[in-house]
Amino acid sequence: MVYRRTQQVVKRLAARRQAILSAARETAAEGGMSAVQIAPVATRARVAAGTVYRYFPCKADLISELIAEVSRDELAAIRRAADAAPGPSSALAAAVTTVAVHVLSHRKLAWGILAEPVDVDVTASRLASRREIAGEIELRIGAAVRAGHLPAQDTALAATALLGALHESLVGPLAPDNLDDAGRLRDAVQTVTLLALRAVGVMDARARGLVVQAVMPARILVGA
Amino acid sequence: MVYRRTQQVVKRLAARRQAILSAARETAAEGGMSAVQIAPVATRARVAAGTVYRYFPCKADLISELIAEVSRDELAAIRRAADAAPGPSSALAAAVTTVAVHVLSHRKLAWGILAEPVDVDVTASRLASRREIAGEIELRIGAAVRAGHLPAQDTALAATALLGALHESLVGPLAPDNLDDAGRLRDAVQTVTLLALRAVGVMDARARGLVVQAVMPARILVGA
DNA sequence: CAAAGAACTGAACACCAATTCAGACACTCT
DNA sequence: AGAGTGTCTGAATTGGTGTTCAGTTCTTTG
Repeated sequence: MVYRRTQQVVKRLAARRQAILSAARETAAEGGMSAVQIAPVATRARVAAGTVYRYFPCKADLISELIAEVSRDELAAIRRAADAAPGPSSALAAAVTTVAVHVLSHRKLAWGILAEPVDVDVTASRLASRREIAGEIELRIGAAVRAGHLPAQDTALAATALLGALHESLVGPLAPDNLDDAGRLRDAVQTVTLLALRAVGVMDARARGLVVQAVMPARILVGA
Repeated sequence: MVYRRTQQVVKRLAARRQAILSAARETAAEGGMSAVQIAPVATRARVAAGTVYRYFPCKADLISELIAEVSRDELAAIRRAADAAPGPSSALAAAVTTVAVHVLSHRKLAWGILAEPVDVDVTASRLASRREIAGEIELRIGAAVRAGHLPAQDTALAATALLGALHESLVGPLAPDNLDDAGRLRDAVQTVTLLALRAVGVMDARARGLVVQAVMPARILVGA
């Protein structure tokens, strides 16, 4: 054996792997999951179709990693927003708002990650992704309950229901289609956050206050 | 032309068409949408694969009709339940409960109709189906608002969000998996109805009362 | 009953994207 | 340089399912 993987090569391999993943992500963001086919992704990543298989055993694995990656980013954003809030109720509001804004900023990608039909089986990673996000929301609901801001409840079911409400009303097939202008987008985020907060038992008046606070940070509305 | 479709034949044709649809529905209920393939459905309906194409131009049309049929039944059930309620808030509660119970009673079918990946394009009929159901819920929310029982709100968005919450928490991938025993099923229905009512602005205490009323009719819990 | 039209059958075909692999190329080390 | 190993290429293969259609069977009518 007279061959050793030099550092340079290791880096190149890692870079190429990431290039393929990024190409898949961009493709999904532009054309939805149905557009994520091996050949186009390979072209976009400037490699041949066969090369993709040196990095991912099969298409399902590629898409699973894509889902995991997006999910990781999402979770980090939620935590950042919630941790910056002054109290448990605000944290919950911030978490919900963050999900809403993210999902709206990348509708096609979100729809692809969440629910769009895919020709390979990615149930496992979708499940994991949802679990992570729902788990985080559940934590925040739990904290608000313990702080006495919310009535006792099944936090897991509540978290799942909240996510369902957000997704369906913002990226589902019945989502309003005029959410591209910033004003309407903010309205939708506010409305849906209000619904979510009331659902877990925040009083109407207080919920309205929390929503305004949560949506305030303008940076949150420029996307990312 | 010395051939005329006799009454007997017309009936047989209609029966066969319905047999194919029913076979598709049963197949979907047992194995999900992925199991709904032309060959198995044809076998189940006791016809050859080719015969299916004498009744449905293509698979997408077959599945679209299946979705429409299920959706029609669902809508009828919702209306029946809501119309039997004593007031607008009760009607809303009844409508929500009905959706929850139905969806739980036929989880695989519901998942197939709503969101399961299908290899042909059925977005249009899924959209129509959702629109019908959401429209009905929206009407009920609107009535409750006009009656002064709920704060003014975007009823369309609210209806969509409610359905999303129901679906995600009851048939989505994060749905609890122990809903087969009647007690837990009722708990889940109650919890989720409570969330839904609070989301649109019903006070916690009042919502709890409405939920109990709506879930009361025992017949609603034996399914169908 | 025979002729003509309609419906049915099921094996063969078409399609399309994931996956493979033999040959070309690149890198490492003596 | 060149032997040995790893990596890349992209055309060909594969697999699975929707769809077709030539031949068969059934139905109607004179």
